[in-house]
This record gives sequence, C-alpha cells and structure tokens, in this order.
Amino acid sequence: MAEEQKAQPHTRGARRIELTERQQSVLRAVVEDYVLTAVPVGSKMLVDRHGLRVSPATVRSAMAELEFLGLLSHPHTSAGRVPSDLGYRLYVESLMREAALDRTDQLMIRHQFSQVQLTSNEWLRLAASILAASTSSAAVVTPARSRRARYGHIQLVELADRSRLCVLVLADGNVEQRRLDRAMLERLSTDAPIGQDDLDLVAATLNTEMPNLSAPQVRRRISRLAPLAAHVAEVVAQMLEESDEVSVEEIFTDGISNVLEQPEFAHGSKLRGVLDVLRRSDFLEQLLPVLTRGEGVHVIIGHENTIDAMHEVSLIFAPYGEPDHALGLLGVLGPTRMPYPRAIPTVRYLATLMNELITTTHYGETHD
Amino acid sequence: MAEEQKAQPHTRGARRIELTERQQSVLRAVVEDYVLTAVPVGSKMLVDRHGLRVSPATVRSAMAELEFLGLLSHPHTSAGRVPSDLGYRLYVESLMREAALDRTDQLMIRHQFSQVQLTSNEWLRLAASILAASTSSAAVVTPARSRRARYGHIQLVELADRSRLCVLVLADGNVEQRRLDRAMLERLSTDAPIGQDDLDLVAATLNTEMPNLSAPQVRRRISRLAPLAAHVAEVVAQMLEESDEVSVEEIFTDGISNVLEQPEFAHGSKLRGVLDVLRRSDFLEQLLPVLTRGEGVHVIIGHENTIDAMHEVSLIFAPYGEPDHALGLLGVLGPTRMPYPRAIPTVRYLATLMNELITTTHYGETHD
DNA sequence: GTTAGCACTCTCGGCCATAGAGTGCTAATC
DNA sequence: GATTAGCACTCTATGGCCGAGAGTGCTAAC
Repeated sequence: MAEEQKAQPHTRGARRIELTERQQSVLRAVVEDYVLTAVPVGSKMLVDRHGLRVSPATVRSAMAELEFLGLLSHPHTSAGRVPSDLGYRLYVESLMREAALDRTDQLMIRHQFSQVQLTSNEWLRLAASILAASTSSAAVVTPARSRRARYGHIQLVELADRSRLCVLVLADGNVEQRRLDRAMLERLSTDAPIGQDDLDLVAATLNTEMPNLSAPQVRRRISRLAPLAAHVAEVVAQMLEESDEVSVEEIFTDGISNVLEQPEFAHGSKLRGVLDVLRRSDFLEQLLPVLTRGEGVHVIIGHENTIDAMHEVSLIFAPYGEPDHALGLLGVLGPTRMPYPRAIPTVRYLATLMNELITTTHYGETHD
Repeated sequence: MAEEQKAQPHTRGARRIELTERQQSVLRAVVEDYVLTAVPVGSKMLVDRHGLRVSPATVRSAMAELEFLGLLSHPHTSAGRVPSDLGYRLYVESLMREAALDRTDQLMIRHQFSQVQLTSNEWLRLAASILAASTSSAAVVTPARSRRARYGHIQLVELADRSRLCVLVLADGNVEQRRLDRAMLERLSTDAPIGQDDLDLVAATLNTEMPNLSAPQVRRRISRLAPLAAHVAEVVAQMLEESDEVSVEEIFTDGISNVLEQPEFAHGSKLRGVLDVLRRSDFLEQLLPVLTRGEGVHVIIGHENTIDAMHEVSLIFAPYGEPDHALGLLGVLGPTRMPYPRAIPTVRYLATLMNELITTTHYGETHD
C-alpha cells in the first residue's frame, strides 16, 4: 500500500484515512469556504456561515484533529485553517458533491459547437474557450493525435512559380503540409522539367502503396520506388515522424487571465514558472502516463504534480478520443483552491463531447 | 499640422519640438536610465551614472524644462523624473541610437530558421520565440494571409468510414481543410453511393474552373455546376470567406511571462486587460491601417494606442509579406519602458527575414 | 462528548518619527 | 549669461510601536 501511494501519489492517495462524521463535515465546510473566500477560515466563521449545530469550540477540536492528520494547515498560530493538498485530495475523493452541469448548460455548449464549422482547430479553440469561461480557470486543450501517425493520402500541388506543396492527410484525419525543396526536385528531373502530371503520378503511386503505414514502414518501401517518388516518400516519412512527436504540436490555451486574477497569483511573478511550463511542449507528455491510466477525469493537486513549477496549482484533465487512435487531452489549470465540484463535471462533459465529435467523424484504420 | 497630429498621433507626433543639445542628452540619459532600472531617475544619479560633465543643478534645470515641455513627468514632488509617452516618442524618433543586431546574432537567427522544416506554422512559432527571447518582451506573430483569399487547388479525400475531407490550397499557399457533411452528400447521390472516383472528378472540374478566384467569384459559378460539384464549390466558397477574415485566425504569441516579470506588471491584474485584448481576434485589425501605412517598423507608445487597455504598453510592429498578396504582422509588446534601441532593429530584422522566407517560396498569382 | 470561559498569540492597520532622495530657488562664481 | 554651490523644503519609504480583532488551545463545568 505504501509503495502504491508513493508510485501514484495523485490517485486515491488519501483513501485509507477514516474520518468521523463530524470531521468530514468540518473538512468539507473548510474547503468550500476557503475555495469561495480565499481567506483562512476560523471556527466561528465556520459555524456562522454553515449553520453547523455545534459550538466553535467543538469545531476547533475537530480542526485540530484534521490538522494532525495533515488535512488542514495553519498559516500561523492565530489564523484560520487552510486545506492542505491532502485535504483537497480527500475532499475530491469522497467529500465533494459534484455540481453536474444542468441540461441547459449542456445544450448551450452543444449549440456552440454546432455553430462552428467542422474544422478541428476551431473545435479545440472553442473547447478551450468554453472550459475557461465556465470554470474561471485556465484551459488547455491539445489536438487529438495518433500516438503513431499513419499515412492516409497525399496530394502534390504545383503552383505557378514552380513551388510544390505536399499535402498529407493522416489516417486520423489530421492534415500536414510541407513545401518540397525545389533544388532537390530539379536534381531529380533528369530530362524534362517536372510537371503536374508527374506529380499526380507520384501521388497516385504512393496513395496505393502507402495507406495506413507508419513512418518506419514507409521508409522501408522507399528503395523500391523511382527517384522522384522516393524523394517524396522520404519527405512523407519525415512528416509522419514529426507528427509522432505527440502534442509537441499546438496547445490551445485560454483563460490565463482568469488565473492571473486569483489572489494567490496576484503577484504575477508567481505564475511565471507555470506559464513557462505551459508553453513548453513536453509538459503534457510528462503527465500523459498518469492521465491516460484508467478512465475519465484526473485531478492532480499541488505537490502531487511531478513538475516542480506546478506545485501551487491543480490540474483537472481528461483524455479524449481513443487510446489507440487519435488521443487528445483537455482540462483546466487553476490554484489548488479550485471549485472542484464545478470544474470536474465540466471537464468530464467536454471530454465526452469532444469524444463524440471525434468519433462521429471517425477515420477508419483500413483505408481503401 | 495640428490635424495631422491628431489623425496619426503615433507617427512623428513630437517632431516639431526643438531641444537644445543639453536637453537632448538629458532626455536621452533619463530614458535610458529609466529603461534599465525602472526607478525614477534623479539629477544626482544621472550625472554619476552617465558621466555628464555638468553639475546636478544644471541637470535639474534642464529636467524642469523638459517637464514643462511634457517630455518628462514627476510621480511626486520629491521623486526623480520618468519619461512620458511623448518623451519616449521623441527619444525613439530622434535621440535613440539603434543597437543593430550584429552579424553573429543575425546568423544565429537565420540558422534557427534553416533548421526548421518548411512548414509555415513552425516559422511563425519560431519567429515569436526568437522575438520574445531577444527582446525580453511578449512577441506576437500573425500568419501572412491574403487580404482576399483565392482558390488554388482542392483535393477531396474519401476515408474508410466514408468521411470526406476537402483540402483547399489557397493561392497564397496556405492550406485549409474541412470535412464534408455526410448527410448532405447522401442526399446528393441520387443513385449509386459516391466513391473516390466521383470525388476526383469533382476536384478536377473545380481545379480547372476555379483557380485564382475569390469567394464571390466562386459563388457566381456554382449555378453552372452539377449538384455534387456545386455543393463542394459552396463549401469551398465558405472556406474562402472564412479565410478572408484576416488574422481572426491564429495569433502566435510567446514570452508573455517576460512581461509579467516587469515591475510595472508585477501586480498581475494590471496585465489582465492586455491579455484579454491579445486573445481577441480583432485587436490587430484595429491597428492594421496604421501598421501598414508606409514602410517598416511602427512604434506605438502607451496612450498613442487607440485601444484603451493598451495605454500602459508599447507595441513595436512591422508588416511582412506583400501588401497585395499575403500580409502578416509581427512584433513585440512590452511596458512603455522598453529597450527600444534593441527591440526595433530586432523586429525589423525579423520582418525582413520573414519576408524573404515568404517570397522565396512565393506563389504566383496566375496559377495554371 | 460538548461547551463556556479565558489567557495567549499573531496579524493588520494606523500612527509617528526618522532617514534619504530629490527638488526648486537664490546667490555666488566663472 | 550660463553654471554651480548651498540650503530649505517636500515627499516617500522604513521601522517601531500600539491597540483592535480574530483565532487558537486549554481547562473546567455541564
């Protein structure tokens, strides 16, 4: 058990702690009060605001117990209590009553998606925007990409100035483009200059040979091809490889200013590290193993995060898409003092929604 | 003259003010000191640090004159002087000695671009990253887009699950994609289901009919087409129209945390408005008329900006690409207390560089 | 087990005094 | 006539001090 806690500290780490009825309700009240006010909460305030039917003194002793258990902490001797990361954890695991999105919210979100044309980038932007708005946190959405990019279809377009564009549609429906090196092409054309006909021929060849192959598989077949086709195939292989670098791609964020507004980050420089991490491409990769384990929404609270710069924030993330196919991540980032009961269902709903959108326009694995 | 100043307050507004030699060097010194230290600069400090060969008293009287002219200001009676927006303006226009990028910097930047494969999104990202790093400000880069999107080439791809993707290459080389509505297609196929052959035929038709046409022109020809082709043409027209909404598209930013670090924005909430504006799509559109007027780099200092939220920041922006063809913007955003002598040449250099990259892989206007 | 009472602790805001930086003015100097 | 030294003055920033208030922990009574 101990090892398990160590290995995956941010999943059900606090399960074993048994609390009395009273302790539970006090912890819940402290968390909810603190999330709302951002002010350390004292015993008197607590009974006043939550209509607990006991005296402040009783609450105090309960608080002392919770502090001993490491669920609350004390900024200083004569201040109120603040939940610890572990306190939030327990709250999220067993104390919280999720505030599910009501029907109208769901419909409104759905409606917004239906308004947007069916281009996936717009979906992502919209998802980030909705997440940010309805959780008042920073939202992060990555495109759904195959862990292993596969060839779908290519097109070679010649343009007036003799530039050539290679447009590659991946098996998962994403589109990549790259310009072909002109000098290289000149070298390959032994006799006549290369025309659109030649390009069409190459495209047709590759489109029969390559569908559904991964980068190394494409590479392996290059040797069989004529010089021009071989060159294009090489370029395609490179493009596939680049796509393999999951989520190094674009990360769509929104609502960073929401977080900036939170008192814990009022002194902006505190957020600096977080922003830098967010910009770095590899940040989600580090979390990927955790986030894709099991189903559904994952909550990573403060120090549970393996990334140092993120010790003062919580993440609520969910994967969407299909593990073997296109897999994306989406979620929110905010202070540990986060409205979990609201944010978690929202993330969950958006993940299922994106799932739907992805799979209804789903690209099969056996093309042609 | 007066009207002209009003109409374009951020271009050479301060030209007419004549300063004595001494006033000039004092203003220059104040600006440069303040940019460096972010502390209001007093007369003693100034002579010490800049080795002026006069006494503090002399400097004081010069400062008083400059303040009378509205070039400096006083946070309070017994504090040092701070440049006003107008002071910065004069500095930028005539006092500043530009710190041109030296050869090695230029080569390093060029090298980084050569490392990146020729996909334009990566260029933009890289440009933003370089700008942010070498000016320590927030960088903003928009893709170069035609003011008027024109048809280049389309490809229709059928995938295993019968999804159809329409990939549109614009005349300026940008690529757009959209999924075709399946239900609609079913309705259009009177007898047999639509296969790749049919799609190819449609694509071929449009590719001979439409090249270099704008959205309305495409629309006008729809009536001549068979139902399926007409539907696709309609979709294409929509895609062209969407592309016409300049820069509503993606804006690549980087280095926001640099700005967050500046003392004037240490209390993060001050930056909030700026961030919100930055996220909004229309912010550059408002500036577009100004930024494309004349050649080269444009500097917009504090209150010169027509956008209220940006009264406390300076922008240094330049267009790149070609006015009639693909036009993009790039630049930096930082506090008015900005290292102009460094930032301006950097923006200029990156604009010319992007220009080169765009035009060497340039797409002609008369396709086919 | 719960609660009232009480002494104790700690922060926060206001107040004051002081130090220091900087100014503006005037009169002397080059 | 420009420059400078000297000086009185102003304002901020800093630190110490005090009292109010919030909150705790403990103990004894219920």
